[in-house]
Amino acid sequence: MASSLVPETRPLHIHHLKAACSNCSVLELCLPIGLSGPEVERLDTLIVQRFKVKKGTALYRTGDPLLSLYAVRIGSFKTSMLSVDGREQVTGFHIPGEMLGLDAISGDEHACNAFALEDSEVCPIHFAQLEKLAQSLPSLQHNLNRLLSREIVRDHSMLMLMGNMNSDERLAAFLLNLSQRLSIRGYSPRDFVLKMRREEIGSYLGLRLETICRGIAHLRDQGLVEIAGREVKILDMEGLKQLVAGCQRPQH
Amino acid sequence: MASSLVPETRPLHIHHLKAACSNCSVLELCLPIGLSGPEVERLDTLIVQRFKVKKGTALYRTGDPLLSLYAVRIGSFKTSMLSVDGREQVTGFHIPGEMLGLDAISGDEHACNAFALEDSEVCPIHFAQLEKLAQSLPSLQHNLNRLLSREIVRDHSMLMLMGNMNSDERLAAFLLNLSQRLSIRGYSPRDFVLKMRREEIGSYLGLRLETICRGIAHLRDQGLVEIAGREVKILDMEGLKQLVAGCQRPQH
DNA sequence: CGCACTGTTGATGTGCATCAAACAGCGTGG
DNA sequence: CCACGCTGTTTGATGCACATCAACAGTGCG
Repeated sequence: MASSLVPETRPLHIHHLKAACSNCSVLELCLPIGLSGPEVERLDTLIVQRFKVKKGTALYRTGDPLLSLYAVRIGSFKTSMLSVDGREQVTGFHIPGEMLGLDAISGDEHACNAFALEDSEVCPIHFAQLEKLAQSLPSLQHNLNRLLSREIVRDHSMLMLMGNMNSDERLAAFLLNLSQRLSIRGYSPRDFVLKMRREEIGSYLGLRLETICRGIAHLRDQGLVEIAGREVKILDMEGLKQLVAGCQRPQH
Repeated sequence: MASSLVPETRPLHIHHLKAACSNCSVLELCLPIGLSGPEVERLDTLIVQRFKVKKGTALYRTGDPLLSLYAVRIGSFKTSMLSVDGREQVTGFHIPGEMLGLDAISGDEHACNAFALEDSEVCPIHFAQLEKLAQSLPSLQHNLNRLLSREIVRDHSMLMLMGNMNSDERLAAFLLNLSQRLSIRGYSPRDFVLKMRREEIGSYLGLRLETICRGIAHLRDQGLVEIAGREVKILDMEGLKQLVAGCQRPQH
């Protein structure tokens, strides 16, 4: 996922960075989908200052007031909730083009923590101004509605995974999902790097880190993947898909 | 939840039913929260015809095109997803004042099934028209955003439950959650009726029906509840809360 | 009244958690 | 340079919570 996620055809020159959707490399994956040129320019005005988040630091924490939503531009994040007695539940991993902070809208404060898994960069989108702008840009409003709804669908799939899949199936589903999302971004669906620890994958999938390790060993024994540390190589995409085929929702 | 959910002070005369938010008994719990009188009247125009759904029948099914969102007016529903090999995952239970169909917005078609758990009644809200109206009613748009976001927060809490709680804690959390939602609607948080089967509770909580039965027995043995069939009486609300206190998110 | 559905309880099995130990990678400092 | 500690990963041994299988009781509907 690392720096390899920045398309090489569009090298990053820090001094050229402008906080603008119109020159963003994840333009077609983010809020502006389907907006016209002039419309995107109006959206641009909301983004005061794109900024960096160092690996391991929080973009926001539970209880922080909702100022902005954040589009991941470079890098990756995990979102997590902490229980009273200190257990962490990872609720999602986010790669470039994906939005962070949607769960803060309901209560005007963030309902989870967001940590950078590597040195990353986000576009803050001032929420009050976004709502205002959306009034005059129906397709922007529609995009926001869809974004929120997509998160709900995604969460329901996770509930299905937690309720019905065994550990190997969960791991396979996790790898396939990540592979697909990377693929959309234009990167190899077969070779990628996990930016999170085994423990974080485990929390996300409702398993212990040891179980993740054993799951990896099982998939390797079946010749489906090759995983060394955090380097993933998918050898048999179809085999992986078959493993989870039965326990997933029918493909519309 | 049954018929006891209809306030006795407001008896239901079928021939007086008008499809109107302004005379709806769940007005303050639904989309119109915080809208002014004239604004609610404009929302009213979207609701063509309130209608009934018989127990056990589907309000909509996976793949149905998104025409309307539905506000539950009377009765209760379960939403569920079906896997390829036929396993059901219940993703939610919905009582009056709660909205159905939010997961359909992302793909213009419903992503789950919604079944009536008892004879029920819903207000269909034509979605395309709702989006249109929301353009000129900022507070309506804001309500919709919050509604969507609240569903995301709720789902994240469920993921935490699935990832971190044991069977008794899950059951206690389920009962407390239902109790609170009934309480908001003005009904006793201590005495209510489960409209769903043990198997459906189990699916929702990621457990088997037998485990639900045993969990009920455990809670009863501890003197926390009295459950006979589907009749629930909560004897020790604080005790129940302590049971789940440690494994939940800190209360903002 | 009878039959299908739903709920309860017991006996047994198993998948994953837990506990434990060893190893690899990596930065720090002697 | 290597020794050292720290973090993360892997693998093995054991235990337990929940699933599974099974038998039966209660409920309600045609």
